[in-house]
Amino acid sequence: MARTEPAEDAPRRGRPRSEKARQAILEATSELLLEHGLSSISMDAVAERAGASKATIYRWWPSKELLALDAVFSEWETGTPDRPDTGSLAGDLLALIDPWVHRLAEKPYGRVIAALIARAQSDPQFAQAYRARFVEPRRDHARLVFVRAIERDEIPADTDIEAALDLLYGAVYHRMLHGHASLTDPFARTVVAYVVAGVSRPAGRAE
Amino acid sequence: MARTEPAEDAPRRGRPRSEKARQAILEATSELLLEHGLSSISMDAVAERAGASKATIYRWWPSKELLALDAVFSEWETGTPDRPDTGSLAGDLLALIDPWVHRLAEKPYGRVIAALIARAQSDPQFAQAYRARFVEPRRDHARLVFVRAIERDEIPADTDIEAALDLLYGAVYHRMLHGHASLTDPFARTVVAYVVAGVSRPAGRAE
Amino acid sequence: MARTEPAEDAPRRGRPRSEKARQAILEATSELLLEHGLSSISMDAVAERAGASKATIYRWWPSKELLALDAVFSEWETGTPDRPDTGSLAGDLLALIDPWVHRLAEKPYGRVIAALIARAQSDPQFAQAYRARFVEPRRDHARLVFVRAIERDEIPADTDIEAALDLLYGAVYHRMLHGHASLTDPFARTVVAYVVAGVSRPAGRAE
Amino acid sequence: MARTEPAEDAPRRGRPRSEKARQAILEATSELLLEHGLSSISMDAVAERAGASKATIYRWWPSKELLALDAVFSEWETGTPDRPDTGSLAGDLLALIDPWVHRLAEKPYGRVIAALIARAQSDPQFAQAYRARFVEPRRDHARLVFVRAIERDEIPADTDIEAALDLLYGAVYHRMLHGHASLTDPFARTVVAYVVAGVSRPAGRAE
DNA sequence: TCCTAACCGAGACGGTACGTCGCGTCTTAGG
DNA sequence: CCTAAGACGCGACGTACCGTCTCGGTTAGGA
Repeated sequence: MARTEPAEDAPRRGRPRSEKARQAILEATSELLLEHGLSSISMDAVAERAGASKATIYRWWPSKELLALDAVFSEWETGTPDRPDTGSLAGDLLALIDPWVHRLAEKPYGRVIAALIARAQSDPQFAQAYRARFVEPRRDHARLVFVRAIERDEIPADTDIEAALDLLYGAVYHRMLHGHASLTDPFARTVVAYVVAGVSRPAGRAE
Repeated sequence: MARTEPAEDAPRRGRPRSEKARQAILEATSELLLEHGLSSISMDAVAERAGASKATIYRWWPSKELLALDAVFSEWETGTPDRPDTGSLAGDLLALIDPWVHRLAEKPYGRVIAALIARAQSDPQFAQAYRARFVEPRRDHARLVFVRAIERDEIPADTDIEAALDLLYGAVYHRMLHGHASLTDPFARTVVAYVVAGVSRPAGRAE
Repeated sequence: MARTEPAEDAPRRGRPRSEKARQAILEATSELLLEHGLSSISMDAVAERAGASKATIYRWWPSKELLALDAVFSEWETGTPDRPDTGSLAGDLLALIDPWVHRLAEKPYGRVIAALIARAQSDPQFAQAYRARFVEPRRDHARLVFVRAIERDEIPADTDIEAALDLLYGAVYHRMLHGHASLTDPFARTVVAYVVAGVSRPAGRAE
Repeated sequence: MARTEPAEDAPRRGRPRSEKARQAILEATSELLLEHGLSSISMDAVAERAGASKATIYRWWPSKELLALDAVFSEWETGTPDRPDTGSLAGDLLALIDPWVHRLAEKPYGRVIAALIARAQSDPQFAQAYRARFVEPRRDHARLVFVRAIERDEIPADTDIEAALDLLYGAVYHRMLHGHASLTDPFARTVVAYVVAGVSRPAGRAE
């Protein structure tokens, strides 16, 4: 992803890429990332910890941030459960939010994510890569949940799903990033409850 | 602010701090910040633009981030209007959100704020300073709005105000930081409408 | 010396110069100088140790080197004995060299003197001040010794006294500064013996 | 020289040291040294003039003084002639001293040497490096000259050669560093004459 | 079985910025 | 007019990373 792949039917001569080095680099990056945060680690440190050379890292990842993106993503993906259909909007949303909340309680992903977000502000290309990995998949899942709720007439057909998604994830991100209050299960339930109520009978709408 | 002030009745010996230098540094920082973003500017550049020495900067601000905090704060404060009482929760909330949305449309505060948030993840002391300046004041205002709504029986007395605040501001921050959709006036109105509806008749509550 | 003195009959208005501060500065400089060497000490350190302000130091001494010159000189002068007339050239010269050799064995004047000499290379004005205090007085004394030796016909009347002085002091300075061999009493005696023999019956001269 | 060389049969991994950079740094240092003196030049200036980075300089030379040592040494070595055997002690000594005197008349080596000597006073390791390059080789040559003079019975076998060397070089260094008189050819001849006479028939010795 | 291309590690390179230190000057209040 | 205190602009320090570049050496497919 970080580098354009060659045509699949290309001759592929020469020594192939070392999978061992790739793994070592991603793991070293993940470890250092969770230990110290993105801004505190250096490519030199990653190279040393991975037993790789800096040239090898730069051959495959153009920047520290894109490396971090890959590293956190591969770490994150191992262990994200399915999202079952619980039959109600509130239930489905909670099933999406809950693992997220628990994951963040275990390890300090927050500071890595914040750093990625910061980088995304000034680098549209990176922003797109970030969203494609960390934002859109989740929104796609949740969007489906709202669509199902519309289909079963639980919420109005003209619901502004995008805004609803922003309320839902926005609240979670807000607590995660600003740390003014803790990200707990009860909080998640309240957020879901308010969002469901909000889209069910929006203000200014006849009952 | 970044440095503990001496006791007010202290003798005040030695050459006093230069107010001129302080202003010049804050202004130079603001300008550079909005032009290039926090991570792209250097203390050397700030010093040069301000006509000050790096030593003077470091004498009063321990890090680039705390300097940026002060700079953006003083820039932001000059020109934030009052928040009138409109008589309805929705009106009051919009009056809070609107200037915020318009401000962000003018200048790229987003990437500076994102960088500050990133720093806050790994530095609890900085996080506290950040919240004290950029988070708490706004929440205090909004909290008052909800309290007034309770007092006039517009929303239930047991409303979880903190969660409601997170829904409101979280949605705005979410769009600002992730950039998956634009931060527009209609969006702000929808967010306010959903939040008001959400807290008015929460799900699972008898009507 | 470091500053032009006012005319003796000038009105001398205002607070007079603090003799206490002057002493404290010179003593602090001497101590730091012998502890750390010229290049390792700072005006700030001298000011702090002396309990004086930097402004006061700069008011009376234009540079660190001239301050050091004054400080070492005043330290050195307290305790330089007389040079008696022993009746022979060798005896007189030894009487000049001996205290010098013993003085250098006690305290590390060498590194201060070396630093002063280094400064003198690039600053003619300083070089003159240095020579006036540390070189000429000693040469004057020794020159007198040679003149007496000529008067009593111990050495030829056409002796190149200046060159002889350079042989004598040069040898001592050489060992002091280069440290390739130690500066001992026997060495001093051998130097004096060779110099006396050298000027007594120079090569190429009929016997 | 400033850094311990690896074993000759070591695998020599990684990019080899750039000989071009090494030369450029030494030449830039030499030029700046002779133009401005050691204390007036900065590592930044050397790096800029050499087109090298400061890191590269510090990788190979631990201090400005050791760099100057290497630079002046390599500059000096290019162009130091042989020392022929003239058949007499006086002739041999003059052949040693003369090029030295003429060299110092051309370029301001004096102030660089003085600065190196100053540094040597407080840094035994540097002192040793300095002596190994600038003192011992010359003394070795001159020592040989005295030994030859003893072998041909020109001077006594019990001559204190070390002291004689100190008289000879000490006188030259003295004039060079203190500048109280100029370092001329006649002076060099007189010094040699006095030294030869001094060691030929030392005082207190039966004839 | 070689050749050659693409990989790998180690580590030196030219740069930029860091945060600190010392310089010599200045601006206060106070003797 | 002097003094202590201490902030100021400036320049250099030595270090840390950046991203790039040689090296010698390794690992494959194609000739």
